[in-house]
Amino acid sequence: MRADAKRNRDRIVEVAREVFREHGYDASLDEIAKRAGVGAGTLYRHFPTRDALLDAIMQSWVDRVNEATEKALAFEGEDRELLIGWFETYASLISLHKGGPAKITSAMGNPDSPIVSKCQVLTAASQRVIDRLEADGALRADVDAVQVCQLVGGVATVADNADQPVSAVRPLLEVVADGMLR
Amino acid sequence: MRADAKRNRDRIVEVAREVFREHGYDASLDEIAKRAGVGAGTLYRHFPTRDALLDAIMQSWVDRVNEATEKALAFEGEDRELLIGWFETYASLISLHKGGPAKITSAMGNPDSPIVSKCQVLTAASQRVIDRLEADGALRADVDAVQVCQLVGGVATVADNADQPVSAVRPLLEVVADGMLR
DNA sequence: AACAATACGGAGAGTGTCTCCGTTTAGCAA
DNA sequence: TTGCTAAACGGAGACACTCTCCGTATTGTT
Repeated sequence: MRADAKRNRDRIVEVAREVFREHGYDASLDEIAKRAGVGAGTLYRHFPTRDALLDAIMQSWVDRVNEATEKALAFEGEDRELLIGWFETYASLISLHKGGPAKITSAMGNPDSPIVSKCQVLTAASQRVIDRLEADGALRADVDAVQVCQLVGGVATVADNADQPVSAVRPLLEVVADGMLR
Repeated sequence: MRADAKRNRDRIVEVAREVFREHGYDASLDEIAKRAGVGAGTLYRHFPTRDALLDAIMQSWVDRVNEATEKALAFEGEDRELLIGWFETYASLISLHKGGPAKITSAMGNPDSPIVSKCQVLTAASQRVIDRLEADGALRADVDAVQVCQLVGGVATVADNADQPVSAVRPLLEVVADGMLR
């Protein structure tokens, strides 16, 4: 990749992260191009779809997911606390911007989604938490990580839609946790 | 209201119901106007916002909700079955069109929403189901009808986003039910 | 039949998406 | 350095959608 191309690409991602957080996932792409000081053509050449741009933005986010997972696994205390804590963390992680939870959760089941690799990072993280609880014999029955992600994603979507912080839906997360625990 | 006005209004609602089901909640309003054989101005005079149009469409839907509620309350059998059955019914009812579950669920918490009266119909229905279970002493703790609606709405959103029927998310509804039951 | 009052409809302004293609630039080879 | 070519740029413009404004048409009343 030519040096100028890389420069522009990086700049677009940086600006897009900002604009998405500011105006939500529906922000104008031309606006992003303008703010990044490039033509619309340049933006669309690098990122043919809105999702491709989102995928690029989420690249750095992967590290944060893994970090949060380690922290959750290191938790010492009640299983219920661990699970609910992880749910809150998860919900926060997918609340990148307005519309983020819905976006990510809907991509979760769809193998054709352009952000599928990011979803896998999330399911893998949840799987590790579930495995730990399973080892403790704390879970009710076979629990599927993807489904748990979708469920918690659904709750996060509720909070996002209502312009509320994740903490506002803690009671819902508790219900989900109680439904999973023995 | 003048006769021609009523005629046009009715026709718009009828066409909109069809188009929303066909193309989802984001369907073009100009397209609806065209199909209804009226000018864009006429559509916007009757329904200043997309939500106002949705509200009109949902008018007849209220009857179906009440009908379904009676049926659920008349159910004789396990409490768990009753609850899960109601969840499935609920999820189906809000899956009016692509984007419906998210739309309705996000309106649920927001008192300024133009479809708030329709949401109240839904929460009232859920409240009746919850009251019945509470009377049986089947519920775990104080359960808020609005929160339950949001939670089930979140699950329905998952199915909707993944282009799946409500039946595909039954396991998630079971988790939610188990989280609520004693 | 005449006349308000009411409603109609579509042109057009504003905004966003996405493509096409003439122009510019980076990077390499002589 | 210079010259060359492949790669990349950028913005004009076609297309789509939303929503308003206002001249025109229809209704129903007197």
